[in-house]
Amino acid sequence: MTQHACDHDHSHDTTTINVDARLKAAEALCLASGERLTAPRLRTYELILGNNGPMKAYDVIDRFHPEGAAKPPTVYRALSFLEQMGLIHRIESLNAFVACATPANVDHHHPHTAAFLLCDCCGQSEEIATLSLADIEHQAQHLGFEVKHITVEAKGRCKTCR
Amino acid sequence: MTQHACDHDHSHDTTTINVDARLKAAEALCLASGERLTAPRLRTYELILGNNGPMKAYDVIDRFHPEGAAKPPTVYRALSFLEQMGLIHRIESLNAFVACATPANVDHHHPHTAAFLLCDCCGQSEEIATLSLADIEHQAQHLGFEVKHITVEAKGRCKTCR
DNA sequence: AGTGGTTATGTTATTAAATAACACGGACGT
DNA sequence: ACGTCCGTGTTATTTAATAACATAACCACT
Ligand SMILES: [Zn+2]
Ligand SMILES: [Zn+2]
Ligand SMILES: [Zn+2]
Ligand SMILES: [Zn+2]
Repeated sequence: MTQHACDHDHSHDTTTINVDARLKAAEALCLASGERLTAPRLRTYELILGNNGPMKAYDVIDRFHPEGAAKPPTVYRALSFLEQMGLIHRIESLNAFVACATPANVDHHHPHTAAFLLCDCCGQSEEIATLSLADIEHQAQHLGFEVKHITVEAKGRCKTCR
Repeated sequence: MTQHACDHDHSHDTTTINVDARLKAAEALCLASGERLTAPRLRTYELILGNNGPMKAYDVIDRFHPEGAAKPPTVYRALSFLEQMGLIHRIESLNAFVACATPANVDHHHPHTAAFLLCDCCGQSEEIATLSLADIEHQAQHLGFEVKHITVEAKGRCKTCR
């Protein structure tokens, strides 16, 4: 499941998430938005929340049912929904998904710009605030480009993997 | 080849590149770096330079030979090489490749941080300067994260597609 | 020239990632 | 109950990338 580019210890878990609280918050968010947090969406979100680090779509597919795997479209549709709700982020350079670090609430129900620090080594990701994307917005405006979504990805080595 | 999300005109070509000059510069760069710009690498770079906008790996594969397609590993290896040389950039969110906007020279032979404005509509990309990644570097440093490479991608609509 | 190490390529096969297309079913307003 | 919208189930296919191994070119040194 998780790929290791090296031999040393990788048993440094990410900050533990209160999964139940997140699921409840997501439910409230969807209710407030007039959207339905259906079974496959809930299950997909639950798996991503419980995963240690970014999760591949096919890992979600494999673990979806206790017995067998889910069909790809089921999961990809759920992933799209969750991303649109701002509950998860897609990590483009990894083809993977991770729960948004900011807990969902009624004020925050739109996909927001996110930046990530991605460790080559242990596979962990850290969502960080992106302060100065105003620069990009500014350059875009100058070019007449309407920005809809920005992805920022920094790859390297985390503290414990250096 | 190029996907269109809409019905209007897309015949606004990107800035024309002097392909021959770029190939010569690449050759000089490789020579200076002790690397070999072999036939498949040259051919791959030539195709990407000549393409109007970001190019998919399998489009390179299809057009590689006048008669038939190339084998995937041939092209993927060339793409990796060109990316390491800083001659092309990979656009993570598109699974595509584009020639670096900065012409190669001996001073500039390392993969550099790049940011792109990617039009949903016509598929064009614009490489822009990324001024304030210092913020990311700063946050990373605070977390003990060693940054090796940063990717920034802004998706939206270009001037002519709005 | 000959030799050995290194690097790049050719080739076959497989794996991984994502979507198309269409049928079915439940929710909901009228 | 009716039609409509939205979400799901299902099958099949497309797209993207790599594994593994054999062959060939390049280079440094003798
Ligand atoms: Zn977030
Ligand atoms: Zn790490
Ligand atoms: Zn560049
Ligand atoms: Zn456009």
